[in-house]
Amino acid sequence: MNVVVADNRDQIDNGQIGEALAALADLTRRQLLDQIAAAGGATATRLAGGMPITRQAVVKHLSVLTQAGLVTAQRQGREVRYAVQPSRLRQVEQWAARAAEQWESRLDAIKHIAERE
Amino acid sequence: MNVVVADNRDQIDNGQIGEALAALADLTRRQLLDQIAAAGGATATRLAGGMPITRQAVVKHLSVLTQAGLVTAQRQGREVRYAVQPSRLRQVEQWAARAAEQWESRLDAIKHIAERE
DNA sequence: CATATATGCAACTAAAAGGTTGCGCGTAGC
DNA sequence: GCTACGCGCAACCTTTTAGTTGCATATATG
Repeated sequence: MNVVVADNRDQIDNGQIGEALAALADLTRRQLLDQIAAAGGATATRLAGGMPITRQAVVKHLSVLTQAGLVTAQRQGREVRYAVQPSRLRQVEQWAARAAEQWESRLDAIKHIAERE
Repeated sequence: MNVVVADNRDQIDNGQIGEALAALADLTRRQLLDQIAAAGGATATRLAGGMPITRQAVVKHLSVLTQAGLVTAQRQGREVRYAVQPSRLRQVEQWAARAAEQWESRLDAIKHIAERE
């Protein structure tokens, strides 16, 4: 049956999934994540330099991303460096995989019942 | 290097990913998807019966989900039956997987550079 | 020390999102 | 043919969200 046994540490609750999905739903935030990942970490001021929005707007986005667990913030002197957090994205991936499996097996079951007639 | 070769049909553009993620971000919509999947298809009126919101609100959610490609609508006489669309959810899963891989390999590269000092 | 740079906090605005009510219309079914 | 049921459309309300501006605070650095 090819079952993948997942670790309990990978479990994520409904509220956290909602936060992560909402954070990822915004195009600007996805672009920020790309930039941070590509640069291997960045500050709000730096990120704002490459976008058509103010630093304050970027800061708000970063706070949403931090709350969602998709980035971490670390203070270094007078600046705050943000880094991407792949584990949370992996949890989103697994949530989607599990849901898709459920949908598929349910549809398969329905189809088999229909064929039996 | 264990590369997974994906089919082009699985590709999804940035706009569609945004729509799908936004659709999935709402708790009520995730619950609706659960209900539809579990019942193997359902109508707006039926779904509204099991939730503390009006049929109209449910209809709006279903239209968002349809637009995002997560459900399909099919008219049967005077009622409209909605069914889940696992393929779109799989595309979300793969999008997350690809992004996570990028993030991880970038962080790995940074770490190796740091260790070389 | 003085200045420049990066962040933090608060108030405000405009648009989008989730939800409601009311009503008109097609389709089943007795 | 009449009635009931499910659906579609439109107007309206309220809260959230993305963004702005203005100012205060902390830390480098010449």
